[in-house]
Formats: sequence, structure tokens, C-alpha cells
Amino acid sequence: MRIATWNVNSIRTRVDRTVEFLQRESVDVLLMQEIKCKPEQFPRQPFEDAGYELAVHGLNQWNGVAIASLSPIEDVETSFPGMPGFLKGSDGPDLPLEARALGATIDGVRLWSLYVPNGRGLDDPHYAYKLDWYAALERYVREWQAAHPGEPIALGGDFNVCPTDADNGDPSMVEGVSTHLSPAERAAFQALVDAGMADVVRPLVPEGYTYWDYKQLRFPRNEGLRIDFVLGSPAFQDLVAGAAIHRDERKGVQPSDHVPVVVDLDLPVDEDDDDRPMFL
DNA sequence: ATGTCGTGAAAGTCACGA
Repeated sequence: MRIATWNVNSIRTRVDRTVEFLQRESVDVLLMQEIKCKPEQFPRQPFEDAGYELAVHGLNQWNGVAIASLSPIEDVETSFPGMPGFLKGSDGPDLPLEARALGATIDGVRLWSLYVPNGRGLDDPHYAYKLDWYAALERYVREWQAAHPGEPIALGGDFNVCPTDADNGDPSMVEGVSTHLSPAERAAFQALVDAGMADVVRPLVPEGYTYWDYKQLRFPRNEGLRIDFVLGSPAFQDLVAGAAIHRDERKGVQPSDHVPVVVDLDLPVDEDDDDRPMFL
């Protein structure tokens, strides 16, 4: 099974090149972020014509996540338990949830398409929201793994953090000033790793960015960021057979500012039932 | 010059988010 995660930056603008990529690369499951539309606005037909099922979660023109899959999509959740909300100018619990998480089980693998809050600025309320969001996500993955020992789960998406200095090639990003680089953000990301969710791409693709700003010739200069990841539990890690970052998707007509990150899984198959993964 | 994008609302440009 081939899984990809991709911040598409508006699916309505990029549906053709998105589906072309899926077909060209034989992607079985695509985790999308920043679809920037409501479900009724999502361009379903090109995906369905290509054989994909869809799960879509969008509330307005902001954020929005979706999953396209050749295999059936089961047990869909539009937020993870404990996920915090956000409302500009408001504080406290029980704020409205944004469309930043979509969970589903596909071929026995629990998958999440995640769009972590950007943070906007170190003094911005959105930054505290980002850290809260990470902390809640860590609690969720710990609880899920405790409740489902030995089952594979992965988090794919735009994590809006450069975990290491090498992940920041954009000179406008300054330590101590910019988000994505702060010790607190890096600790929040590392806490997911410490909860068992390893970056399964890094060992196979040690170099390369996944995002280049549209401004300032960032792509031609290769001044990008590595902020899109697939993090997997130990059972998921055991399935990983390959990975790739598709840098060329930043080229051409109307590219997203992010590129797809792909992970190949070797799913063991029960000989008595080809549709049932062995680990279930 | 935040110099590029994408969206929606009001509008034939602006505000917002990234």
C-alpha cells in the first residue's frame, strides 16, 4: 500500500494535478491538507472517476482536510479526542474546532490527515493554540496506542515545525523570532516521537524540503522548509518499505507550495482472506 | 516591496491567512 500526504493549498485549484499525481505514482491513499473548501464544494468527480473513495472535512475557506483511498474508508473521525479549538479574541476551553484533523481506518491501518496550526507569531494567541494542539495530539496517540496495542497508526500532514536546523533553508526564518523553530515547538514535535511516533521518511530520505514559499524565488533558490511528515507507531514502522519526497511537484503550472511525501507499506496478507490484514 | 498565492465579500479591490 502506498500512502501520501500533501498540503494541496486549495483542492479546487489543483484537483487535476493532484489526481494526475495519484495515478502516475500509483498512490493508494492520499492524506490532504488545506483543501480550503466545504465538503459540498470538494471536486469529487475526478477522484471518483479514478477509483478513489473520499472522506472530506471542511468548514469554510480555511484549513480543511480530506482523505482519498482506493480501499474502503472506515471509522472516520473529524477531530481527535481532546483536540482544542480556536476563536480569535477568545480564550478558554470549548472554543469552536477547526477542520484540521481527519482520521480513518484503511486496510487495518489507522491514519490521520493533520494540519497543525501555523502559530503565526511567538506572541500570537495562535502560537499557544499550536502548542496546546500538539500536547493534545500527544495525549491522543498515547491513549490510542494503549487501547490498541500492536496496531499500526500513522500521522501524516503539515506539522508546521522544522524539527532540526537542517530543516530550515529559508533565510527569512530566524531563530528566536520566527515560529516553526522555537524550542517549545520542537519539544512539542519531539514529544510525539517520544510517544512512539517516529518519522518514517527521514531514515530513507535524509535530505530535502517539503515546502517553499511562493515569495522571493524560494523554490528556484531551494530555500525551503521540511515541515511535512509521516509519523508512525512501532507497528506502522515495521510495515514501511520505502519513502519519497516528490520535489518535482513544486514545479510546473500552479503548484502547491508543498510537495507530496510518500510512504510505501508492505502489508502482510492473510492467506485465507486477502482483504484482511494479518495484524487484525 | 511580505516583491506570491488562495479565498470570500463586496466589487471591479480589499481583508485575511499562510
